[in-house]
Amino acid sequence: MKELEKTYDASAIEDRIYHTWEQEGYFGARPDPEKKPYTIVMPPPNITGQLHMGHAMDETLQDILIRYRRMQGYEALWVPGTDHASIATEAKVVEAMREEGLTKEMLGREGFLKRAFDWKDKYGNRIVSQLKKLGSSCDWSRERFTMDEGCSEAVLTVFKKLYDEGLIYRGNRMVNWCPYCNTSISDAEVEYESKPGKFWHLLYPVKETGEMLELATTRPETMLGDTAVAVNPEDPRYSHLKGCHAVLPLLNKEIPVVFDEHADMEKGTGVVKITPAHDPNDFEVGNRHNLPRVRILTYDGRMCGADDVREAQELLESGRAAEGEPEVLDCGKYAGLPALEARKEILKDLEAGGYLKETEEIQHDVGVCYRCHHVIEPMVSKQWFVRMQPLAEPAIRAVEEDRIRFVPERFKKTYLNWMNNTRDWCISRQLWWGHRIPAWYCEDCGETIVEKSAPAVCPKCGSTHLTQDPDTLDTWFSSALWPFSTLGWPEETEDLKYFYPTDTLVTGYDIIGFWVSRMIFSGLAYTGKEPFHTVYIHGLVRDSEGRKMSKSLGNGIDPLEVIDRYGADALRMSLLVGNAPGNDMRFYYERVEACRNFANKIWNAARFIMMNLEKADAAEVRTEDLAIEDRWILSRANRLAKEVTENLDRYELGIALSKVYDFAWDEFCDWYIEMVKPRLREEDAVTRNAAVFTLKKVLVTVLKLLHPYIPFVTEEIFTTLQDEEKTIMRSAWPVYDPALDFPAEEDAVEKIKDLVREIRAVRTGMEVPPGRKAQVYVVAKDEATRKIFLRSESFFRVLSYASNVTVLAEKTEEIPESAVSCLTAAAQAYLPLEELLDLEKERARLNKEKERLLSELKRSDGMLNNPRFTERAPEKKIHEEQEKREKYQTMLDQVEERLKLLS
RNA sequence: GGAGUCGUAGCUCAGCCGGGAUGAGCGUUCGCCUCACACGCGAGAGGUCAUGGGUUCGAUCCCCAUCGGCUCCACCA
Repeated sequence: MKELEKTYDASAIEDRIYHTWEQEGYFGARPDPEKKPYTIVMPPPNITGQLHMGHAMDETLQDILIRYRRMQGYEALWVPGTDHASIATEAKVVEAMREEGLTKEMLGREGFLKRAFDWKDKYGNRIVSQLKKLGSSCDWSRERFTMDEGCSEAVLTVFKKLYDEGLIYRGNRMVNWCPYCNTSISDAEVEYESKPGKFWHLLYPVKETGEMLELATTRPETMLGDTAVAVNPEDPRYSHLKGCHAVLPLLNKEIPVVFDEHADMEKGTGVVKITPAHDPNDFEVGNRHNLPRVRILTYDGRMCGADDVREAQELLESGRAAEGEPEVLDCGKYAGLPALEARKEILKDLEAGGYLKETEEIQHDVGVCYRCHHVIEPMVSKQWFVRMQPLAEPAIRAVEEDRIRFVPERFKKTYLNWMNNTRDWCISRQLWWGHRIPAWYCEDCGETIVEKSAPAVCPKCGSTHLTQDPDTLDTWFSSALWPFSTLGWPEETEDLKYFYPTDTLVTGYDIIGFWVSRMIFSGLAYTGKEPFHTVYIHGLVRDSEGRKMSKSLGNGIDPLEVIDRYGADALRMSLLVGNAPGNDMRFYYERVEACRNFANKIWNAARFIMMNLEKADAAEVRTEDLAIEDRWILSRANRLAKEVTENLDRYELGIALSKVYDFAWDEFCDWYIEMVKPRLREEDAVTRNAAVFTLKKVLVTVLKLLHPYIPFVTEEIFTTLQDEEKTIMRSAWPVYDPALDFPAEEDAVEKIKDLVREIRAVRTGMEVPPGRKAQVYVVAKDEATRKIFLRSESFFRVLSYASNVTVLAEKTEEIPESAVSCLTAAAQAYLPLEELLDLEKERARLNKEKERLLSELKRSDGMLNNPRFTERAPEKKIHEEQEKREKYQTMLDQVEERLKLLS
C-alpha cells in the first residue's frame, strides 16, 4: 500500500494519470450492441483560439456528463475536434504574412492555403493539448477537423443536395461588406461602435414645384447612387408631391419621389434619400418600388469609374450575371477616390452649388468589422443563399414538440425567437480559407454547374472553359453538419448507426442562433433525425467585476495558469459550484482555493482511512455487526447516491455536486470519522472490522460520485486504495441498494448529533476550556432513546468532551442542582461544572431559548388554529405542522421546568 | 422597438416550479496546532428575500406595475 503525502499536490499527479488513461485506451468508444450508446460531440474550438475560461466550463460540463454515463455502463463517446474558423484564421494568417511583407495575392491561392494549413497544424495542436490538461476524456482517436476529408465530403454533399432541391440559390443581395478584408460578413460579424460623426442636411430641388426638399444623411457620397427620395404616405407635408420628381444635384438626374413606410415622419424632415445599392433599408424600398440599383463603390471601397462600368458590361454580356445585378455608375471626377475622400469633394461641390444646408455634429453607432474594425459598407453583391423557410419549419416543430429539449427551458424561447425571424442565410464568403463553393461557370454559355467535383465539360454547350466560383462557405455551414459529419455521414457507417443521433449538446447561450439552430435544421433535413435530444446551455464566465473576459480589456484569466497553481480538479469544480444552469458566473480565485481545499479534504480523509486499513480485515462484514453510526452513514451514502443520480439525470450538475460536497465534508469527515475513531483503537476485532469496512465503502462511494467532477484526485486515491480495480473511470456508478436503507438509525444519530451540538454550544457559551472534560448525565424519558445513547456511548463521550456518560430515565438526585443544562427535544444533558456555572448567564440563555420557542409556537398555532388552513391545506402539511408544534411544546416544558429550578 | 434575465448575509451566488430563510463558499468574531487535514476543528454574529399592488388559508417563489443592473435580436436615413 502506497502512502499518501500529507497535502494533496495536483501538479504531481495529473499529467501522469492523464497519460495512463490515454495509454490504456479508457477514453475510447466502439459500437457495442450489448450496451446503450451515449454521445456528445464537442463544440469545436477555433484552431486560432487559446483555451479560455469559457472553453474550460464548456469542456468540464461535457466531461462530467460523459464520465457519469461511462460509469453507468453506457458506451460513452465524446467526439473531439476543431473548427477552421474561416475569417478569424484567414485574418491571422494574413496578418502574419504581412509581417513578412507578403500578401495573399503574392502567394496565390495554393501558396496561401499551404500556409494556412501549417498554421492549423501548429495551433490546432495547441488547443488539443490544453484540453487534455483539463482532464477531458474524449476519444482522441476520433479527433476531427471541419476541413478534413470527411467533413468536406459532407459539406459538398449538402451543398449539391440543397442546390438540386432549389434551396440554395445565387442572388444579388445587400450584404455587409468589409472593404479591408474584402469579403462580405454576416450580420453577426458586424459590431457597432459609437463614434462622433456628422449629419449633412442636403437640399434636393423638386422638378415640378421648384421647392427644395431637405433631407439628412451621414454618407453624402452615396447620393450619386440615389434613385429616389422617399416620404411617408401618411405625411401631410408632402402629400402634394405625388408623381413628382427630385433633381439629383451634381448629376442633374431626375429621380422619383416615392411614398413608403420606411420614411419616418418623426425623424428629421421626414424625407429620405434612397440608395438601393448601398443601404439595406433602401434596398428594400427599392424592391418595393421597382427602383434601379446604382452601384457607385468598388468592392475595395473606391468610387467606380469607366473601367468598372466596362467590367460590369462584360459580365452582363457573358450571361453570368445573376438576376438583379446593379448598374454601375462612372463617378467621373470622383472615380477612383476612396469613399471618404470622395465625400469631401462631393460636399465641397454640393456646398458650391448651394445644396448643402447645414452640418450637424452627432454621435452615432457605426457598423464595423469584428476582425479589423474597419467601417462596413453595405453593398449589393452577388452571393449564395440558403432558402431558410422550408428548412426552419421542421426545426421549429422539433423544439415546439419537445423532441429537442433545452436545459434550462427558457432558452427554448431564445431559439424559437431566432428561428421564427430567420431570413435567408448568406453562405458565401470572399475568403480563401474554407470550403470552396462547388460551383463552376461556363465561360462560353454562362451555365452554372454545381457538382461535388470539377466537371470536365459544360453539360450544356460542351465547352471546357469552366471556372470555379472563387468564394468559400461560411464557417457555420460546416459546423452545422458537425453532429453527423464527424460520425461518417454521408456514408452509412456503423458509427453513424450506433452513435447517431447524439444525446446532449453542451454550449453557451451566445451561439444558439448561429450554431444550435443550424445543426437542428441540418440534422432534420439531411439525416431525417434530430441531431440530439437535449441542449444543455451554460452561461459565460466573467471576471470578478462581472465583465466579459476579453483580450481588449486584458482581464482574461488563463485556465492553464489556474491549473498550474491549484490543479485541474479545483478549476473544474470551481466552474460549477454555486451556479445554476444558464447563468453567467464570475471567476474568483477564492472559489478555486475553496475547491482545492475540498480536494485536499478528501485526500486527507482517504489518507486517514488508509492508515487504518491494516488494522482490520474490511473485506466483508455481516450486517448485524454494523454499529448504529455505521448504519447511519451507509444509509445516508446510499440515499445520496440515489439523489445525485436523479440530479444528474435532470442535468442539475451543480446541485448534485453540492450534495456530495456537504455529505463528504460535513457528515462523513466531521461526524462519521470522528465518531468511529475510538473504535479503531478497540481490542474487539468485530467492531474494528465494521468500522473500517464502512469507512472504506463510504469513501469509495464518495469517490465515485465525485469522479466526474474531480477526476484526478479521485483516481489517485481510488487506485491507491483498491487492489482489484485498475481505474475509477470505468468502475461502476453507485446505485441505490434497499438493503442499506436504515431510517431508524438515521433518526437515532440525528438525536445524538442534536445533543452533541447543544453540549458544545453550551460549553463554548460558558467558556469551558476545550481540554476540560466533564461528567455528562443524559436524561431521556423514552426508553428507546436511552438505548440509543447507551449504544453510542463510545463516540458520544468523545464528541461531547465527556469524562464519563451516565444515561438516566429521570433527572435524579444524582445530578447536582448546579449542573449546566443542555436541552433538546429527544434528550437533555446535565454537566456538573459548579465552578463555572454562572446562574445569570444560564437563566439568560434559557430565557432566550424560551422566547424563541414561544414565537415558534405562536406561528405554529396561528396556522393550526386557522380553519381555512386545516380545511384546505394538504393532509401532509398539516401533519408536519402538528409534529413541529409538539416538539416545540416538549422543549418549552423542559426550559420552563429548568427555569423554575433556577429561580 | 422586440425578447430574455437578474435584484436573497459585507462579497459572490444557491434555494428542489406556493408551506417555518438552522442556505453555501469567501470574509468576519471567539476559542483551539484534539494522534487525516491550519488547504484544518469547534462555537457564533450577520438577511424588512429591490419597491408597490394582486391571486391564495399561506408568497422569496405565481400575476401585474415601478425602480435599478445585465444580455440577445432588430434598428441606428
